[in-house]
Amino acid sequence: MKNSIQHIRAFLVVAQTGSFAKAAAALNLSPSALTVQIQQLEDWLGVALLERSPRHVALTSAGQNNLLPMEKLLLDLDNIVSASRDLAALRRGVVSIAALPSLCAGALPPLLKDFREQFPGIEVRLRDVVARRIDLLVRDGEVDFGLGVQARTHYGLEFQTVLEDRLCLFVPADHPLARLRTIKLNQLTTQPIILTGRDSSVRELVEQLFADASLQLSPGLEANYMSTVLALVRQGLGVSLLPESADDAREGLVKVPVDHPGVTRQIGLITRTGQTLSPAAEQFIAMLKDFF
Amino acid sequence: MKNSIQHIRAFLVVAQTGSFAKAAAALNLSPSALTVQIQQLEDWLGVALLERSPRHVALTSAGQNNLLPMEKLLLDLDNIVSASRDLAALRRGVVSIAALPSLCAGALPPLLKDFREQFPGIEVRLRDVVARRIDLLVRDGEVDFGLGVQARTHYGLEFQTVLEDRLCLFVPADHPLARLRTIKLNQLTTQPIILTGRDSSVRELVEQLFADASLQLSPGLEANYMSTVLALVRQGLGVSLLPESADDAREGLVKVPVDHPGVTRQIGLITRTGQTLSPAAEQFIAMLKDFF
DNA sequence: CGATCTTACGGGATTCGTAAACATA
DNA sequence: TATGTTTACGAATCCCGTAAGATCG
Repeated sequence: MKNSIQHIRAFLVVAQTGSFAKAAAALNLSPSALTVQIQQLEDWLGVALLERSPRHVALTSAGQNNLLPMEKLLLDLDNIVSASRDLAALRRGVVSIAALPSLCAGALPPLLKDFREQFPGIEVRLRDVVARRIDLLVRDGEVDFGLGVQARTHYGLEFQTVLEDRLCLFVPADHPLARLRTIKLNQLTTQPIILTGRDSSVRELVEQLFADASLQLSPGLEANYMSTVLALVRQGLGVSLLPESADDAREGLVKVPVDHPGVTRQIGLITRTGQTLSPAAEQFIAMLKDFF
Repeated sequence: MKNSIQHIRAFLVVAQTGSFAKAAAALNLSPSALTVQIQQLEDWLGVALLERSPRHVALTSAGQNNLLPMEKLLLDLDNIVSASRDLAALRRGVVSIAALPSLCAGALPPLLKDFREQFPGIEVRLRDVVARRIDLLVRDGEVDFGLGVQARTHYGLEFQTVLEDRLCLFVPADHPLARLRTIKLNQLTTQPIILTGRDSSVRELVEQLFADASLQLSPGLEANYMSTVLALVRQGLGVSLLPESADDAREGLVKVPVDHPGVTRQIGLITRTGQTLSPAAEQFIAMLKDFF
């Protein structure tokens, strides 16, 4: 028995209209085709559903028993279909993202706002985690995609640059270095530098740069949250090297671009290879690329 | 989109087996046909359900969303089908009968017992009503069929004789008439006859017979229930003319056949023309005919 | 007799299976 | 390179619609 749904729908329409002819018209079918469909359905179920006579079509007891369950069945099917269509049409859905804390605090919120306004039915779950964990979350499928630095070579991860972030020196406005257009790395060896947490990608990059250039790094204070670091800088407790986008637009701070090879980081999309993203995630990525 | 059920079933099997090849084998299909079916389903829903790669088949988020609802859908469908099959196979069902009180009290109970033993899943609803109401109940579809005397000429009613019931005189064992082999109607003109209720078909028949033969009927007591009539007779309060089958097998009574044209009543099946009976009702009728 | 459901049969679309191409680990 | 999925195409099937037949009011 094939095509059961169409058969059930046919039966329901006949039951509603009380006539094969009207039902056939409603279904855009010839009466004969309808007859055959009902017969096939009855053969399949093993019972007669309808009483036929040229003047009257009525339900048998079996037909009455089946009427409500079959209606419910088609309703359930419709719900499944429309739920899927909603996902496809971006009326509903979930986008799950793992992103660097600097992005979550800096560049992402405006984009999120746009996205939520344009697609209010789509829920966005944002997880701010350090670079290493982004790779794991993406690999394990716990998020749709990641936003971070070039992924480590875990098999199955793809990277696609979205924006470049350069390292800047953050100093208090009244600091001697605040007036410089750019600054070189070796001008910072004597400055107490406030560092981000040990796991952070920024920390890694900064230490890497100093090591590569064989320069001494004078470690100052250390804080996990970038906003804490900025507050410490603002209070004159030191200077800090942070992504350009970490600027939280409050006064009292000056941002000086660092002039050194390798201070620009590729920030981009981390996905699993072969991963077909949900329509909602696709759309988010499209807006993301458009945004930068 | 046609044939949705088969498509959904295909999707579920692929999801379970995690492989197109295995699923195709399980569905007795070639892998290519399966591929097409899944593609059609995805086109219909507007979303991808599966992540394909030669080494791995996994569900997309849309696929995961649909998995449980679709499983439930097929389960519901199976329930509908097996419920109908149960009806057809006489494992379940309802037979609703309207029958004359005399039948309900006399001939029917043994048949009912047999039927219930053979088809324990089928519920039998028996309504004992006077002949006139049987016709109405059958006509209005409130019972599957009736058991009574020849139906009145309400359009749409069919009658089919099942057994003949002849009128007998019921007298106390010590009554003078008790020794007769048969009795003629004119021997009863002086006897006080205990009558059944005014609506009953037996009462009608008795009065008709006396009237047709231009004989005087000496009315005695009157009771609605046949068992009451018999009890009155047994107490010597009169004699009564009742169907042969009214014999309740208790002692103290003698049954004398009446010798008169027209004392035999055709008792039979009353159905609506064109009425397709439920399998359970069909079976009951078959047993009924077999029984007599 | 008329309206309606059913059966019979030819044309057309859909679907299936085989074989080759493609992709991934 | 080998396994498993997808595409292409010929063949079979199934389904629909037209027309004639049957049936009930």
